[in-house]
Amino acid sequence: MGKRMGTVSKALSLLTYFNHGRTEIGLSDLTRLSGMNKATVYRLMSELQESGFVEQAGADRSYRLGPQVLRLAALREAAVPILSVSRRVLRDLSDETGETTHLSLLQGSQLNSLSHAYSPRNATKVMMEDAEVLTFHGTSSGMAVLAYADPAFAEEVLSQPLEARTPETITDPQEIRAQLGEIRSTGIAQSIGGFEADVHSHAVPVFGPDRKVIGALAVAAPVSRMSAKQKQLIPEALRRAGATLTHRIGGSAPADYPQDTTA
Amino acid sequence: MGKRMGTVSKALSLLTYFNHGRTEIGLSDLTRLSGMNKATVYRLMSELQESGFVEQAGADRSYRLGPQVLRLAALREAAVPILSVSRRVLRDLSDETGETTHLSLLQGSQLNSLSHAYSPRNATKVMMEDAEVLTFHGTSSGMAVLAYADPAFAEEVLSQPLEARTPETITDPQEIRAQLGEIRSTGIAQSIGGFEADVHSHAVPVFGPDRKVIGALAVAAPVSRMSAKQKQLIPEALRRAGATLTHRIGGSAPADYPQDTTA
DNA sequence: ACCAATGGTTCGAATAGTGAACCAAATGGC
DNA sequence: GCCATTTGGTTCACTATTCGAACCATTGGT
Repeated sequence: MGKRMGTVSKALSLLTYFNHGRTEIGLSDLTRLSGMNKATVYRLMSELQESGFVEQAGADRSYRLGPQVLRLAALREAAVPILSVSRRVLRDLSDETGETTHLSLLQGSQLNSLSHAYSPRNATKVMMEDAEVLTFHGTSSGMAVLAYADPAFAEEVLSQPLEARTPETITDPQEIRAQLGEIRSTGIAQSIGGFEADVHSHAVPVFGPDRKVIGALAVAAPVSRMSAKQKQLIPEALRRAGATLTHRIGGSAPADYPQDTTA
Repeated sequence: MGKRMGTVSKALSLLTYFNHGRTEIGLSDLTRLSGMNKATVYRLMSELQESGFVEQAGADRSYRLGPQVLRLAALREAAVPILSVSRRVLRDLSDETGETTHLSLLQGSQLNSLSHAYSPRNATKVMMEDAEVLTFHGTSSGMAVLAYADPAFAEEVLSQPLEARTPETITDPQEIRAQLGEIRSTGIAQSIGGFEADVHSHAVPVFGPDRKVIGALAVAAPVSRMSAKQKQLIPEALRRAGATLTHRIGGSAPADYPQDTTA
């Protein structure tokens, strides 16, 4: 927090010290965490409290987030449905990579492709349909979601018969479990010809506000166009786009997700 | 906003101008709405934008709520899971009554509808929006809250001009005071066509850990469907649901609240 | 070409924020 | 029972920050 900031930014920065492990913070703790003067912190918190952004818990007088944030969140949701947000991210990602991109969301126990974007750069491209059901095994999006989903859910999916859409589809549960571990360590999934022949796709998970995976963002390219250069560019751009989308919809990645080191 | 307020309160008060009818507001509009100087509004909004509380939409540069509010709402839920707890209660209550149910919470001096559930049983149903502002007079939820709120607060509400949303809305303060007394003796409020025509709604107060009213739980049905049987079933189910919700969030009703005798 | 909007910027005057020091009330050793 | 430390909360002289009238630069309508 080395920068010069106005009073409002200072006040709001106090809210950043709340997280899943620290839902209540006392005045003295906040003073230490923020490095500001105690009187300043007190006054700022008093104002935040008047506006309902924080409230004081009963026992000690430590602060926690107030009910007002719920109202704002409901309005944000009404103003910015995830899909419209994702469209811009998808278009930018398509422009950057020159390939087809799509977003899929976990709805119930089914993964649906819900939005996509094409790049005008290349005449040949991977075609997509919205509301297409994706299998978990054999698609990069499905694997990305599975890698970060509730382990019980993943096991349930793997316990069912796994259909091979193409000769390349991997259907051995043991091999898939191994791949999921690998995805968890890199934060990105890929599949070569697992769903459609000749398609090389990459995918990253998208997380919601509760840090749970809600879907996946993917880039699908013809294998013939996957040059060495593309093999580097696409994962990079995809990672960035995934982080952007997760952030724009108010989500945050779980602590164990491989974070972007260059902020 | 005639009161003296610090910079932070001013900035946050700008956020109150967002609602369902106005999810995006331009600089000039905000200046007019708030009555502040344009330069002031601009600077405050710039700071809110830096913190991610608002963002500027693409086309014109009008502002809308930013993704940061979703993160805070998720944390608030982690600390005080009212919404997630209420969702289950609402769903059960909708299933039991066959009607639309909703929860509203008192935020500052404003009552906001924050969560709702529909019943699949009937094709016609009362529709709801989250984050809608409810009037105290003319809604069963508002009356339920007012009946158990600080008397000084109730009087302040009644001293202000009471708008009639429908021809059925009761706007006479004296008559409202009489109704509040009645609500206190029965523990349940009802309104027929006071907010939306042809809607018969019942509401019970919800209490926090300090025994103060924090909001209301309501059932809204089309008047045409309010048979004698429903007129008995709904209040019963609502009372039970209200007690359950108050209990689940760690609250307790004040001593003078008409308690469920059959525990 | 004009006018009336819009978003954005400037700068001296005035207000609002700052922080060291200070309370009173809980805690916690011992 | 006592001293020491910690807590949340408050004061007040100093000054940095915010305020607001007036200003620009664009845009869109006629």
